[in-house]
Amino acid sequence: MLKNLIIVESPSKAKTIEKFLGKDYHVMSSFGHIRDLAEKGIGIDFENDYQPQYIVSSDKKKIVSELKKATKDAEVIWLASDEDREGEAIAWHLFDELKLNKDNTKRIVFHEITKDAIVNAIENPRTIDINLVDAQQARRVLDRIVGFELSPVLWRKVRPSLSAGRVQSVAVRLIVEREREINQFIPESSYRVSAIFNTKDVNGQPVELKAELSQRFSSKDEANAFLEKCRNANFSVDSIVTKPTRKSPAPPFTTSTLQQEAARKLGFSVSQTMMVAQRLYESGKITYMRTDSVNLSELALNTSKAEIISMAGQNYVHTRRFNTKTKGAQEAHEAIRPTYMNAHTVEGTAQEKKLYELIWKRTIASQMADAELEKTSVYIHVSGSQYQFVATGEVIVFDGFLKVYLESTDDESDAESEGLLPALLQGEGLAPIEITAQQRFSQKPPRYSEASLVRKLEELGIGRPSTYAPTISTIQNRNYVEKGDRVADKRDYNVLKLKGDKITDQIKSENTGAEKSKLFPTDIGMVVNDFLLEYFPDIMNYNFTADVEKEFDNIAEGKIKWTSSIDKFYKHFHPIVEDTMKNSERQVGERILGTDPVSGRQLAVKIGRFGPIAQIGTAEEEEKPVFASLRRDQSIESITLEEALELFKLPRNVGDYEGKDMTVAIGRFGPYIRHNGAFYSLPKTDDPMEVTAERAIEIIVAKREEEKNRIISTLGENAEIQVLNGRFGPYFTCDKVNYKIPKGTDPATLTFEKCQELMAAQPEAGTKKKAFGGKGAKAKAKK
DNA sequence: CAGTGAGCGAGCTTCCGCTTGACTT
Repeated sequence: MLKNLIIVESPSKAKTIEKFLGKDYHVMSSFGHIRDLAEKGIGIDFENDYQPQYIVSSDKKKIVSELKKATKDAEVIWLASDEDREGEAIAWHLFDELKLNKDNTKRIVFHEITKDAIVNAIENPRTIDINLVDAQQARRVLDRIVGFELSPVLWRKVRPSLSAGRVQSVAVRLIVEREREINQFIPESSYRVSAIFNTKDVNGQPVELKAELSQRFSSKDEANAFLEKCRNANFSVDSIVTKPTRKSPAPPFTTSTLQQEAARKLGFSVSQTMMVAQRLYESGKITYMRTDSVNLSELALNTSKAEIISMAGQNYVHTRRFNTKTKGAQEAHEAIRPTYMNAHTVEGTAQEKKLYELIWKRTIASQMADAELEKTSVYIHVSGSQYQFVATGEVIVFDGFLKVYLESTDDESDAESEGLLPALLQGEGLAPIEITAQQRFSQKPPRYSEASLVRKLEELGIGRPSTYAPTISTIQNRNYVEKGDRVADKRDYNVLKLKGDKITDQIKSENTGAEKSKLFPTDIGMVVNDFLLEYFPDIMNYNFTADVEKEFDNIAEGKIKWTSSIDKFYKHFHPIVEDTMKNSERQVGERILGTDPVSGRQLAVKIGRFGPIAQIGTAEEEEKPVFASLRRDQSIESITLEEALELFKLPRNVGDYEGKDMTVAIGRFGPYIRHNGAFYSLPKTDDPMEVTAERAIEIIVAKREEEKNRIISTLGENAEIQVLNGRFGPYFTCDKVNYKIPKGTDPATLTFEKCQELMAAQPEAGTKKKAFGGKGAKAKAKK
């Protein structure tokens, strides 16, 4: 008979704990939640005080029966799921589903996985906190109601298969509103004045001193007037101010900060970071990677300290205990840190190594001393002017934590590296080499990256460490948001330069506004957002989650019943859903751009059945409307009348060849030529508006030649099998199924019999879609 | 695999948070 059975959430954790405890303990894992609301239908009994209908999902049946068996054989069962709302609910679901007995079931919690912590937990068991469980039930039921009542409204009013929810809809809102801010942004320019002076360094060698004017000028005239003044002015050192400053290290990583830093420093996507971190966790190299806590265990503090002493010395040590300030944090785990602080690197893939080193540096740095700096500012007086130039220099007096790690920032402001300034004396005269007034423009707000969106969501208390990555996938899978790049725009700017006695006036050009891997809203994303915002402003409110969290806290403290809290919400929410279903219009996001100068009919853009379209004329008119699809890089929100009119110039007849028309158009996969029922892609270098008949024939001939080379041989009496050259090398096809050719086989020598042999050996490769992300995984779970 | 843009109106889609697999190209 088994003496003690401990159940935790994660199998890796189970493995670690089992090592700490003796033979009397067996540790199993529940793999997270073991049951959930029924997937079919809403899964809530509205007639019966919102009674949730819980079901063990098919992929959890096996683990539940294994756990049930184990609990029957155990003397004492210890429920050791995390100490937060979800963890408490997991414990309760286990208790309920496994039909455990109060007499021999104990609830324990620990925040760090050390022998002491676990032994201590076992010595201090408690019972399941049903109020906390109820807070989780309220959370779960609220999310189900919001998601499963709002989504069908979208199916009816916008497009089937769409979705809405407490978290995802607000995430989309952030992106849509940022895009509109960018569209409406009007850059303002000002003139920044900088000067280069001649002076001497400590050894008497001539050096340049760069300084910037404390004042920016809003107009060219003012800037010019100032330079005129400088022409005959004297420059002298007015004062020298030296100030000591300090820099402190950032706290250790949480899920959100790890995702941000891995994106900035390593270029990882949010989901990539989580996958790599998961592998590090499973191989025991780091602590748990889904956490909102910046707390480090005593063990981690001690081993970090020892590591810093041996690496840099006692004076680099500064033990720090950080406090989590994040809204709604539940702190069931430690911060993300290396399991063993003395391992500076690990074995593994390049990605694993890089991410581990990042985590190691961040953790170690968080326990190191402040960096001490000395900032020197030299103020330079300009005779006859109220303004002064300032030269700044910064010197590191003691590097402290900077020895290992410096946090990155998102803003790409031109941070000029400031070093040591030359030794100067107060009152010393300075000779200017040149003084430049350069026109600068205010910056558009940046689009969100995956990681900066996570940071914003965390700041608003929306979503949890385990859902940041999936949420970002969802809003992209629903096609509300697209990840993409934006090429730079050229912009002219003005430079006035005083050199010697002459002021020159130049126009220069710069690239601006380039963005990489940023989140853009789609037309459908904007239409859905505007619709939800109009009819369900409460749900879309940035404070909605924070407000319901307060409600959940009250439930957890036993101040209110969870069902009455849900009742209050539902009685308000449901009638709005009904009303919107009945009384709102279908949403197509139509925008009228003006009139078509040729026909004089109205030109509008809207979302059609297959995506965004432009339309000349209206359905009410006798003459049927004419349609054209928008290009992928265009949006309903920002397209102009001129751009829309361009779209109707395609398809364009470019002439005929072999007695048939050649037409150029743009399809889903880009521009193409259509000729005699066949399609020929247009290379990127060809402009579909410019292609001539000669060029089109060239492309057609080239494609046919390629086609010819594609077929290596045809086999079988009726040519059932074709051996072909494909993008990934040779292969053969039969009945529309493709088969691999084994390495080392010359495809030209394949016979019909040999192919049939190969076909029998290769099971029909299932043409399933990608399994990653929510959709594929779900489809599989259902089977 | 690209062209469409309308209605007989079947049956389907969907949430957020816990946790790991097993899929090929």
